[in-house]
Amino acid sequence: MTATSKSNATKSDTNSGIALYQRIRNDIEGRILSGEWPPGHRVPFEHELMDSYSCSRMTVNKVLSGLAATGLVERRRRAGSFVSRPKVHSAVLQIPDLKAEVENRGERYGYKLLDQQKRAALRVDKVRLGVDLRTPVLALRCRHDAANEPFALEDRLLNLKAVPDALQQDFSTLPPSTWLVDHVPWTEAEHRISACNADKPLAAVLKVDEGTACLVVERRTWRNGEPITAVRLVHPGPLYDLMARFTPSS
Amino acid sequence: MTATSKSNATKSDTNSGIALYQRIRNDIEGRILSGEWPPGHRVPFEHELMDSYSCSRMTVNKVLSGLAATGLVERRRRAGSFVSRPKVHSAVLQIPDLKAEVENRGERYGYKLLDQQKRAALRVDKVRLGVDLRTPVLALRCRHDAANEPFALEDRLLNLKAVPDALQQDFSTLPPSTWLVDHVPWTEAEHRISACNADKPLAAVLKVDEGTACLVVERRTWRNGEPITAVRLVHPGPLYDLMARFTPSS
DNA sequence: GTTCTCAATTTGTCTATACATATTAGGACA
DNA sequence: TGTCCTAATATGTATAGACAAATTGAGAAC
Repeated sequence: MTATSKSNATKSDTNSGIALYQRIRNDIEGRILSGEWPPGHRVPFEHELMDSYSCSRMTVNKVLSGLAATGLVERRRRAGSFVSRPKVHSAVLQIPDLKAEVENRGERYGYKLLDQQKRAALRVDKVRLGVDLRTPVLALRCRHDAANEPFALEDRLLNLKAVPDALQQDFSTLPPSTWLVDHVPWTEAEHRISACNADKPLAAVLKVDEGTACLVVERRTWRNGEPITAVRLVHPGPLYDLMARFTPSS
Repeated sequence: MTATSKSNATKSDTNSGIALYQRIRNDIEGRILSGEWPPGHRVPFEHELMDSYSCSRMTVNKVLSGLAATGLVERRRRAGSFVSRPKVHSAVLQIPDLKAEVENRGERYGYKLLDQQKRAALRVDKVRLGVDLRTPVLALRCRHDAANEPFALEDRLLNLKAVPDALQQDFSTLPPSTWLVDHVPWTEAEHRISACNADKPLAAVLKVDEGTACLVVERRTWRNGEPITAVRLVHPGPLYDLMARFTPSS
């Protein structure tokens, strides 16, 4: 029956420029995001979609698999596909290079290396970075400025065993984050975001009053389980906003 | 030649439990994430992968399309597929329901509605939520507790034009975020994360000293451009960590 | 030397089919 | 009534082939 009803349904059958796969996907996503198909609702079976769109199963399978990959639907054998009920609000957190971020705001970016120290890992480094004691590490402290005002204090620890090239770099002019983004791939990252009151030394570096609320972003990255770097960025609170934007259709 | 070399390559040919598609994907992802194939490197052509894995083009196409969808490679007709160079550190930010989050830490969750007010949108509501003046809105203030200690102050604005059902809900027992997650789909969200010093009233509600650094998470959600809700969550700084984890293989 | 055209190459999409696998509804049987 | 088995069903994975679309390289024409 499918064969007769679809006749010679080539690709350009009722083609309005976009791929059939995309049209089906847009239709289904639209119904889900509009609320027409609420969480828990059963999406039509593959064979039903085959009939409505007069196409083969592989095409609708690609659509549904794709929606399942992005988490918009859940699929269960024998049961069907169901609009998933989102358990968490998940969002894509964009953590750009600080230089790019500052310039994106249309402000002048400044950078100053405050301290650089190569050492064998101490106990605190072991805890922070997750490397063995005495592994060579590079500790960096630097300040990022926006419009000639302190914008962030960066406190970074680099695992030289994983990234020996870091020793050849001149971090007095090149921010370590910029170099890392371009040269060191990672497979896993963890972020912690919290708030703290500026103590006296921190307040001095950031040129704010003691006790000012600051936003703290800590990031650790690994490559296949091996620690790469741990960084702590402290921003004067009122100046800084982390922004995350999410569109599920991505 | 492919036909003879692959002989009867059924699905269970050298199958070690996982799908061939997954094995190919893991192999390629591994090479990219290990740095063996740096950004800009050309991934083998589909026909080359067909030969190495003795499989059909659809199978390797699914792998490469999937990698392109997650942004790990970029594909250009006639040219091939290339490892993309990541522009920003992006991470998946999990923003769970507070109740789930507290219970996930093994602490007792408590909730108290402090104030509820239905009103026609004022000018401040217009700015915060993006609705027209005099649109009906619901303003909620509530406190979330963890282990009998204040954990977050929630200050929420709901667009009743988009979510009229909210009026039927009893938010004195059901936290609005829990109800929204289950009943109201959204298509776009924006998050701002910052730090502030607790002023006197805030310090009183959260039972901390005046001036304590607090973490502020502001979220606005839309459905197809129509504002749904704007919420501001203030957490006593030392108590709260936002956690984001990222594995590109997702 | 420059421009134009055409053919080769690679990805994009789709079809029709096949068998595997998980799950469940319902019937056989105790 | 309760339990086990079986058959039906829907998804998961894979194949071989086909044509479309974009891009590029090389040769032809000027």
